[in-house]
Amino acid sequence: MTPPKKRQVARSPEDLAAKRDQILDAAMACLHDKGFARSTMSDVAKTASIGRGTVYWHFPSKDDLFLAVVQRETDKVTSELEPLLAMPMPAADKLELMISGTFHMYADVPHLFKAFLSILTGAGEELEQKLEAQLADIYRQYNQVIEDLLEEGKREGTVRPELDSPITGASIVVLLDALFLQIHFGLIDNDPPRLAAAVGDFVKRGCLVCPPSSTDAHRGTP
Amino acid sequence: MTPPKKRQVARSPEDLAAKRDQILDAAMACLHDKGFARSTMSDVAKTASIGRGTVYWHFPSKDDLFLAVVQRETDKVTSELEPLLAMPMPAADKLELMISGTFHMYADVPHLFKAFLSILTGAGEELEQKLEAQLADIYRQYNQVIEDLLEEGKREGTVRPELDSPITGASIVVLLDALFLQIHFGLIDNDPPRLAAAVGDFVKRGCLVCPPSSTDAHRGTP
Amino acid sequence: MTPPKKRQVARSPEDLAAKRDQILDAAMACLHDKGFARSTMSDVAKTASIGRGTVYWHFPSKDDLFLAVVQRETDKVTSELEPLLAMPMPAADKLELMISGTFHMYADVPHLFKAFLSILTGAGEELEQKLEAQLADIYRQYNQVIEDLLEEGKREGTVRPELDSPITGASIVVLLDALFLQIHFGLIDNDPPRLAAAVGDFVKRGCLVCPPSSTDAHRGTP
Amino acid sequence: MTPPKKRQVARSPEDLAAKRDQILDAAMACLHDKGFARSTMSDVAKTASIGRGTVYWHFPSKDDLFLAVVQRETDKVTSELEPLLAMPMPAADKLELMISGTFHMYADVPHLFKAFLSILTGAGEELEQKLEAQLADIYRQYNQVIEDLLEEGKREGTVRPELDSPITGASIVVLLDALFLQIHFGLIDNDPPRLAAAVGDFVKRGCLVCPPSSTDAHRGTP
DNA sequence: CATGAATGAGAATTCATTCAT
DNA sequence: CATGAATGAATTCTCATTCAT
Repeated sequence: MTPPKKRQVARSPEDLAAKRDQILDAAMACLHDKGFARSTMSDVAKTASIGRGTVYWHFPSKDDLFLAVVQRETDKVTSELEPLLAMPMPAADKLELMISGTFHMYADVPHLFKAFLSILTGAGEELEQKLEAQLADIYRQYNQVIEDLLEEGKREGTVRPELDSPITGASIVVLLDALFLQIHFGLIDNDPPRLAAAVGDFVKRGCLVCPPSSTDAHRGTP
Repeated sequence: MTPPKKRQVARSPEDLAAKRDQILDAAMACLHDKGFARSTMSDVAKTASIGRGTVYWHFPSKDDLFLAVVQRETDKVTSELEPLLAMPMPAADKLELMISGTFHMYADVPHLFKAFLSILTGAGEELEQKLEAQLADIYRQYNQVIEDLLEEGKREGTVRPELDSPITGASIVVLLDALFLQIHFGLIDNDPPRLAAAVGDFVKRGCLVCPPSSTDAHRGTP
Repeated sequence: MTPPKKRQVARSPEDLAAKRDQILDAAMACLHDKGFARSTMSDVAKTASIGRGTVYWHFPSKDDLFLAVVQRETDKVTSELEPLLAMPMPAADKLELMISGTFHMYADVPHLFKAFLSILTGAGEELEQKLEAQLADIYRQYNQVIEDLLEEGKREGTVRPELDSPITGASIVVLLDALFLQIHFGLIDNDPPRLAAAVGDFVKRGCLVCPPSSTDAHRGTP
Repeated sequence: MTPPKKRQVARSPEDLAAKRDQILDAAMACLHDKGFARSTMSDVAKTASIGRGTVYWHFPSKDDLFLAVVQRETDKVTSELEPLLAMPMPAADKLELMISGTFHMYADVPHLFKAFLSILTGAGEELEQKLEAQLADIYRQYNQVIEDLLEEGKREGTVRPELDSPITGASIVVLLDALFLQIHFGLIDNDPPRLAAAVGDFVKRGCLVCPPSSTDAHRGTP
């Protein structure tokens, strides 16, 4: 992804990748500190302790640099998700694990979400479209994972069969994603066990007391 | 040193307020089109069909202008909420109404959310702090409304008494708020009736089939 | 100097002149506070407690306004000088009186000088030329007064006949004028009696001890 | 987003200093042509034949640029003064030399004075304070030099012992400094020999004929 | 006559990007 | 490959001036 342009290949591919990562780290740090619009290429260079021009050797433009940040972070998260899903375990438990896991990862997730949003809302049209496509992909992936768990749960008999899986899946995903805003604003405490328990409970059982038979979901009362 | 061309002077307080609103409308449109960072004061002026300087006559700075946008939109939403809550009606119904209502308002809400986020992530430190305070206030208000409904429901016997009201309330609020992202990305259809039904069902009954007695919320099986 | 333009003559000529003076006062105050370049017409209007547009009714432009300030202040000073010169008194005494008088007026003179300089150095080419002409006129006048006193003194036998009257006159004038800078910078105390005595002594007798016969001024020894 | 056109890169410290000087030269030229307030950074860039942004690479702001101009010019003048004062020569002769020297330097001094004044009267509060401090320092230095010469002369017996050295010193300094205004206005000719002779004579012997014994300085006649 | 809203021509400054060294 | 000086388009904001009311 970083084609050389002029002279010799002074360094090994490892060095190259290392410097690339160093720049991406710096970019991520800037993103976190000031967001996309207010982060300058100089900031990134300074943070990475390299020259301004060097950044441009590794990434052709500011847009590309930050897109690469998104890509790298996305890949990280995705690769963390896979082993979990491969575990032999009832769907309901996996769902609970994901919810619980999310809140225990909450140091990173919000940064990511905020960083991505800052690109999304601060960048030019072209980058915005690319980033939207990326974010949409991530969401699609997550939605699918949750939706699959729900479907699996239906087959297991643990999930209500009349549930609208796509929308419920999407709801759970955004809920986990966006709750960080409330935490960030100090409106709810960042207390992972309590969050996991409360959100898990809510997701599994909803608000209402059980009795009203669950088959009247889409209509009024029977 | 500066020959002008047209002129449309606001003299009465009403005219003033109208021009102010005209500028705020333009700013909101720009916010929607390009976000905060990429919206220039020239854009706003052009959109409002007035001179660059005129914007500064009504608002002392870009920050103040967009903060005023947030304020106005916020006030709008708030004032729409109040009559609903005042209606004599069971809490569970009000909750359902709010969920349903949100999705029917979904033409505006996402714009608002996106617009606010674009300011939040694109602005300088000072504005960011002011805006965070504002957004936090709105969230606090909404959280309270939902939490109160849940508590009311508990007293009515329609809401599960063991529910963690603050976190569940916050969860419902962000769920309604952030679902727009998924819609925006085209991942779920903007079909208000279906959304209202599915999300309403999810919020009320959760995912799981009922049988497991509802008192084991935070633990495993009884 | 302020030709009416549109409707009726609502006010008496006195009122007109009074408002004109009020504006000039405000302009002088602004000049004193922030200098020409940093004084805005809004500042002047605000200081005069009138509307922005009103200033333009009395003065066609910023340049004209401040030129009028200069004119008025100049006239004031000039009219104070005349009676002094008309007094029946030896030239040497008049010179001494002027020096002494200058330092006792020192609350105003420096302001004036600074104000004029701020216009001179901050204004556009056209105004600069007009102002230079005005200032040159004032200096010419003062130079002439001093030069005349020196010549008169020569005739009286109190002033050294070999003195270069024009240059000496100019020297005395700038000395009195510019000494304020040193006072302003806190380098010498604003102590009128001491200043008058010391400068008077210096002007009258110079630095050197007397003996070297005064006719060898421009050459070596006689 | 910004296609460039030419390029002339300074790499070595000498090149850097040269470019810095080139910019300072341009700034000094602008100062001379139009004064501080009317000189724009674009003017400076154009005069120096470089890009607007380059000026900002070398100087962080307009204020800093012009402050650097003052600093450089000040240092120049100061360094010219020192060798003169180190010469083994009677104080009276040094004084005469300084007076004479000033008028022969008169091509530069007035520019300097005018340039500094234009900053002083056109700049914002912060720069004004810094510049005042600088100018005060220069004046303090010059005053001290002249005052020391006078004191030295008193010890030599060539200067009148009753002279008020600080005020007389300050008077001589401002006289030399400000006389340029009169020359600039065309009120006296810029004829260095005549100026040196006439001002030298005036400074040394004052206006009056000698006889009145020199000890009655601060009073009337004995 | 008075007012203040409206206007647009700059001015200072920032920053992504290029390129000579 | 790396660097940082150079560049100019773009942005925010100011202010003299005009003119509808």
